[in-house]
Amino acid sequence: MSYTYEYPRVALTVDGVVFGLDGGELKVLLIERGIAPFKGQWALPGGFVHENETLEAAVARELEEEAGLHGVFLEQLYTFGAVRRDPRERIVSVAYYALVNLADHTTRAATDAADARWFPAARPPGLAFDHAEILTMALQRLRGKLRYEPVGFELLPEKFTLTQLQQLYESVLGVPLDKRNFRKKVLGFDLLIPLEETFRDGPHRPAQLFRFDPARYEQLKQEGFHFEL
Amino acid sequence: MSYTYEYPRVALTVDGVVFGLDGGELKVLLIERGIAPFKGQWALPGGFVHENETLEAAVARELEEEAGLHGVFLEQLYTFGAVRRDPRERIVSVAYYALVNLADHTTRAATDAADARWFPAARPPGLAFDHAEILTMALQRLRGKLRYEPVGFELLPEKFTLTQLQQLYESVLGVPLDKRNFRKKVLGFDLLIPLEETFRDGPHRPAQLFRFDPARYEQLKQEGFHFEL
DNA sequence: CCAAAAGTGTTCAGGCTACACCCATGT
DNA sequence: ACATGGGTGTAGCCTGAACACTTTTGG
Repeated sequence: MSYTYEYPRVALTVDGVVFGLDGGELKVLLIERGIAPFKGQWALPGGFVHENETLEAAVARELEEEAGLHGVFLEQLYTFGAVRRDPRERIVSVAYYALVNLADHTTRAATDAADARWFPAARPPGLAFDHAEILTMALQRLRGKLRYEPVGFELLPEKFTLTQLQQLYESVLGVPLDKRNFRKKVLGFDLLIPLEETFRDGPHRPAQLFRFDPARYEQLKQEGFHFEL
Repeated sequence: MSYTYEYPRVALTVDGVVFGLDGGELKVLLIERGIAPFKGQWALPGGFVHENETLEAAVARELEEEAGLHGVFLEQLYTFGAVRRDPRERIVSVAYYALVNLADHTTRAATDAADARWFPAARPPGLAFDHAEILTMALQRLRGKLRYEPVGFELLPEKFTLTQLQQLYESVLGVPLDKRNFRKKVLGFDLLIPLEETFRDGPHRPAQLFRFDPARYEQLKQEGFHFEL
């Protein structure tokens, strides 16, 4: 590393791909741009990184400011550095993806600036900049994560039924799963705690509610346990 | 994204974690720093991103300048943005990892600046900045990639034996593998082309040489094939 | 002929897949 | 009583793990 004290500086932004689950469909949160370029188009929430904040803090702040979201699961996705990705000048952007429980957050899109809305993640409107590419990568990553790590619970309310969990997997992965096999496997991990309560929904048998046990997961990870599907 | 035309800019660097395989041991390429801070300590090769180059181009350039490497396998690892990771000022760094075939490249470390050497990846010397953390993450990533994608060939010469391939997996993953099972599985993928040649090494039966078939891999990927181990 | 690494098959256990019916409830 | 989703077990198959000897060569 040949550091000197004069060097080029670039503008650095963060962007957040926020996923939520709405009635079994995976959604993504988009913001309507109020200014040029791409004025009036939809874009991922995001903005410039301040001098004294970490990248993750910057995304968290932007999500709070632009959509009233806080305390969500955040993970770095990829850094996009194509030279002309912003028409004005060179801007490098570090993208994160976030998982939120829509039941708790659905009401609070749009506090800042223009409009904010949830769109089907699989068929978004035309997006500003290279945000379509970012979204595509985030979707791929989410699918991968879901298979190999128990992050799906971040998209569900704290108490959920096995059917909800199965529908989550089916809609994100895009494949139907066998009910009996799914339940056998998931319960076999011993990561779900059955609650006393049940969930009443309609004219049928009420469903058992569960919650995820993160402490147990940490313990299993130590022991070399490998979550899959 | 509330872009304005005045915003903070940060210094942006790239760092490269270059892995090579030397006699069955995984090595990493380090550069001795010629200037403060951390003068005399070992660090990952890297440097500032120029205004008109992509991130990947920047790493490729630095690897060429500092170690004479070119045409290596490169993949983005993670972006490190802790506020005080550089003692002088805020510097964000996009880390990449690279896989090189040491047989072809071993002779040419150190063309630029100070010294450049290969160290055992599992027990490196003390490293400058947060480079130890970057190296650790790169190692984890390499292990993951190796299991789920056929990238190991990047570390081997174009023609290699199954024993070489197995040793690569054993030393990177850190576990012994059964010879018969390994061969059965690897050959079952139909991704290796047996060559006419054999490899003579010592007073024993010569080994069949193979080469990896990238086209075949692309084809299989289309068909929903899933490489593992 | 000896030493050294290359190469090769079978058995067994555990996990994955496929598949159909009864249960609890609300109307 | 009926409609609706919740909940459960088994049998066949396939994959992964364990395991030892013969082959080819150089010295």
